[in-house]
Amino acid sequence: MADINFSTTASAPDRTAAATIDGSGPDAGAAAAAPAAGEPQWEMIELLFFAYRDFIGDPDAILDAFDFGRAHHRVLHFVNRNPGMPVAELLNILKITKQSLGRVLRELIEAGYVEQQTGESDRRQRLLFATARGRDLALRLAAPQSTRIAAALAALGPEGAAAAREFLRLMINAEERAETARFVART
Amino acid sequence: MADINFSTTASAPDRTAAATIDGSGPDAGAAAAAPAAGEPQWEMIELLFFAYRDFIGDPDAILDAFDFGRAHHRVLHFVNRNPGMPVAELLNILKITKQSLGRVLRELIEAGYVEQQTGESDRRQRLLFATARGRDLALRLAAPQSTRIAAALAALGPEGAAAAREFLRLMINAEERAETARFVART
DNA sequence: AAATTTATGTCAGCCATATTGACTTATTTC
DNA sequence: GAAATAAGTCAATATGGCTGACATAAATTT
Repeated sequence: MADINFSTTASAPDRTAAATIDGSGPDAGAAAAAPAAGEPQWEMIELLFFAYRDFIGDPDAILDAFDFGRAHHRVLHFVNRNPGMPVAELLNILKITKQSLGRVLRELIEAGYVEQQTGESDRRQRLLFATARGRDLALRLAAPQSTRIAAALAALGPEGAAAAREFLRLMINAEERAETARFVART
Repeated sequence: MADINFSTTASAPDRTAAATIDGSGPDAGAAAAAPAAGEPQWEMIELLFFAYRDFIGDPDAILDAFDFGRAHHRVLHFVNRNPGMPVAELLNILKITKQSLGRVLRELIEAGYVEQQTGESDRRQRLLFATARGRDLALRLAAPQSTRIAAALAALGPEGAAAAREFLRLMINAEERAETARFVART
């Protein structure tokens, strides 16, 4: 799941702050008074948590039927969207170690969803490709998520949809927006 | 949850082939032509993945310093936001088993971040409360996420911010929108 | 009052995902 | 030729989650 986790840095001694949690709170707005600057964005934090929880829940039943888990989904997704991606790049996107990738990738290859090809310019590389079967599964996993997203965007209208997309883009670490955009805006 | 997941079990979809990224940049904002009805929403799927990945990455360093993990964060968050919540309700929100909750909750209680009180009307219940220390930590974990969100919303303006919030609300399973709204709009 | 159900907790074992560290094999680069 | 890089593997460990089986106390039903 997803966490509402947050994180920053530090360690820190204690704070004493206290604040509002119990009932009275800062905002109190019902539907949503916008939090004042510096106030915790409880509403958005929880909406992100619940939205993501349901979003990622969509493909689970499908994965179960294939004896795959979310890790397989992630790998298949990015390999499918980036044909010929070398292993190192996949590790970089997923931000996991190659040991972690190992089992999952092996299973996907053994089951015929992903293929490897030795790189032409650099024969040390093992370039990854989704097979026809892999593309199929990737599409199938994306289908319920796409339906969910399309319904939400349609309800918002074109301007609202653009705002939602921009919001997500701005939530990505600034340093990585350019790089992730390469993947994202590919269609 | 996250899938393009994050969390444990499920994952995300993928992109399909295509290659090359055009390089066009980062911002591009709107960018990608909206997918036709029924087409995979690759762009939004990936934006959600990256946005959530960075969003939940924020608190990890803080948690490390306390020897807590994301599971502790989730529990502390919801207990803090819902003082007096019985265990069963927490399980329902997190959608995990009581066995899974067990260790995490025990550690939070032993370390003095969460307290239990026997319910008055139903003495079988153990109502959960964040201690002053727990409220502190919850705020501290929320801080970097709130900063991230506030910056994105500020860049969008009031209308865009409202659209972003509505988008997330619409992404939640329809049957659960009402229930989650109780938590969310609480401040 | 007895029987049953509910709320919570706990023991035990297992699985999936991910980590760190050490090392190997090709292959490319210096 | 030496060093660096891309990939893969072995081993041990951590985390978070799960199922099943029980136990206890308190509320509800009968």
